[in-house]
Amino acid sequence: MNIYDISEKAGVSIATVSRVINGSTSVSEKTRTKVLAAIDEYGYTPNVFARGLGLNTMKTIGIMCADASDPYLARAVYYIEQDLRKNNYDSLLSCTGYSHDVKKNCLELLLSKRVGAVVLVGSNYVENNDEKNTYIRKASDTIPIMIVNGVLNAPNIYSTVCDDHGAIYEITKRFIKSGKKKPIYIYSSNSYSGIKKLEGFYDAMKDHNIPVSEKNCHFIKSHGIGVHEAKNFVTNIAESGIEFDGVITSDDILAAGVLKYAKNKGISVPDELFVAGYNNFDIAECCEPELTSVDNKLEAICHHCVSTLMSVFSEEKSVPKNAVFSGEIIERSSTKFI
Amino acid sequence: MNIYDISEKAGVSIATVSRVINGSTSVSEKTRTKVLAAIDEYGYTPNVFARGLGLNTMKTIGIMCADASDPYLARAVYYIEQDLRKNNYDSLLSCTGYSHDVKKNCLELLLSKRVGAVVLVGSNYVENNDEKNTYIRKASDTIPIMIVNGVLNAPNIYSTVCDDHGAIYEITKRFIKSGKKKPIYIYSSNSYSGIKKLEGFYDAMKDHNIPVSEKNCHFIKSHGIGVHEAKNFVTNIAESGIEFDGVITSDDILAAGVLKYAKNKGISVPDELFVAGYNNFDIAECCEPELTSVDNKLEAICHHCVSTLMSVFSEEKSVPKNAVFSGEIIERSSTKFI
DNA sequence: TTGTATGCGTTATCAA
DNA sequence: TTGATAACGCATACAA
Repeated sequence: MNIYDISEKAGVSIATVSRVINGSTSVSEKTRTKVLAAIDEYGYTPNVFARGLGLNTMKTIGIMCADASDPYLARAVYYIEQDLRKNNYDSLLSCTGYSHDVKKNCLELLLSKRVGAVVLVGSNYVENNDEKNTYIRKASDTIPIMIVNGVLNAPNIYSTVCDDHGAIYEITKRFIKSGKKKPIYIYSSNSYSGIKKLEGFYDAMKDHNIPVSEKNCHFIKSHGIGVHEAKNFVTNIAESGIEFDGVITSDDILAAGVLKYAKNKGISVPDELFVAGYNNFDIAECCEPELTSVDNKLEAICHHCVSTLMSVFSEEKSVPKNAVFSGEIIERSSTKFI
Repeated sequence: MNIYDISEKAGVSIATVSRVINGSTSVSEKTRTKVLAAIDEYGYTPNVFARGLGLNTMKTIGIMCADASDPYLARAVYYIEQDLRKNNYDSLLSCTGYSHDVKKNCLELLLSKRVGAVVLVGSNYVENNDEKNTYIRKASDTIPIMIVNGVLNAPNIYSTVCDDHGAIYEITKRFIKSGKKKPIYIYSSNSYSGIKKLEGFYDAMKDHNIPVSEKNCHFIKSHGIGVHEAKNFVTNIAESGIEFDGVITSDDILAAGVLKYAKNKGISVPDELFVAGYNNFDIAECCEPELTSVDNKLEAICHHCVSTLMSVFSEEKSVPKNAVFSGEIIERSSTKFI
């Protein structure tokens, strides 16, 4: 079934059929019903390739994320896909992993598929070494690039982020104000957002005149790390002679590992040790004691990202290039803030 | 840049350019290099729409899942997308939710996008009321349908599942053998896999001459349920006077809720109460005590699903319609099996 | 080995 | 309000 068949069945030209399909107003009610009836009867669907060929777009958006099984990224992909489909766009998903070459490759692949835009989900896409971001900038010459939780300044690149710096700053401050003068920070990523969090910790410590060094900032490499690796990592820190009365982490799973460590050593949380995570996912509630964490407003961020993209498409005059949402500290029993 | 431009630059016909692009052998080495040089110089990429129009395919596979933020589904999507891309297929993702109408709608949308196949991820796509599966069967007239963790028998539908019945049967048996004569089962889904699990519990109980009734099988409605709802649910069961010395659940998050209940009531796990979950995700390790759970072999299932699809595409003679993987019980400290 | 010509199913322009 | 027809960019059957 193609447009010719329908035009024949309905006794009109293909131009008229096309008009009906695309909701043109210049079709008489009589012919419209005639055509619609034929379309309905023969179950005709326009060929998207032919349409794409003419219009040079198929209303498809590329979504790139490093790892769709990561809870944070998975949720983001979920929100974004749903919002896009509400706007009649389909989503071409690409799980790129964390290697720069693969990311670059995937973006080019998406470009070759003529997607209307690409959403980069996760702060890992923006590299500190700006030269490595060239491939993203280049892509933005062709189509808009939306970044969720990362910032890259360029004409056709739009960013929506959580104020990770502010959230970690605030949580660190509350640790200190509550009497925890020796907090340490554990993080697992040097991405844009990872750096912001680290700086938040750093600034809060500095503002309270507590010296910061490699003794209270600890980087644990690798993504998709498990609770037990995290537990061992903290155990090693403690056994290396570093003293701490609070642990702030860049991710709930790390904090869960800290709780395991505390339980194992008979350290009482929160009395002897404060623990806080980040992201506020299921895990935070499953822990014992339950975990204080930061709600990163992911849903709001994703909504904003998609609605911004739609604004870009509709060529509205002024579209915000960068948007920042504030994280919210959700206190549970792993801390007792004053 | 299109194929005409390149043919002109290279001083050959468009047919030759096409041949080079598609790796035809009947092109002299000399012309090939000439053409490749032109392609490279002008950064030409074939127009996928034009290609799709002629070939009636764009090497795109639809992936449908109810909720890409659900850990189980997210991991499945991740594995499948990666495997597909290794085979040079792109993935059109559709998060459908759990409503029948939306699912049907999404499948039709995917069909209208001329995807080469659709992968239905999650047992929730196969309904008990077989009439509701009609839309899936109908789609299979056009393209192969792959189901991950669900079974639907039809000519062009292929299923890959975990033996959920066997896994729950085995775990229930081990509860009983270990002296827990009053286990209860809590589940949250009546999907294909949900029913299989329930039957596994039922059969194990029956085989050990323990009567089964609504007193030891409890259904808690709704997806995306939290730990606290689960905890309250178990608390209600206990307070309604039902006695139990073991809880087997269809999902880790439910089991995490049971642990919260036990902790709250001062019930010792595993001494007084055995608890087991299902899926064996991060959460199982975060719990205190850590959770015995079932590894559902999701990665193997997804690999198999994609490789089966590739076999279907290559029109191999015999492709297995249904494949079953065995789950593996991972024992942790929430049980003490004998 | 290479080139010519045609079809794929739309949308859009222009004329009626 | 309608219809005829030209793009859109590629793959491929057929000819050379």
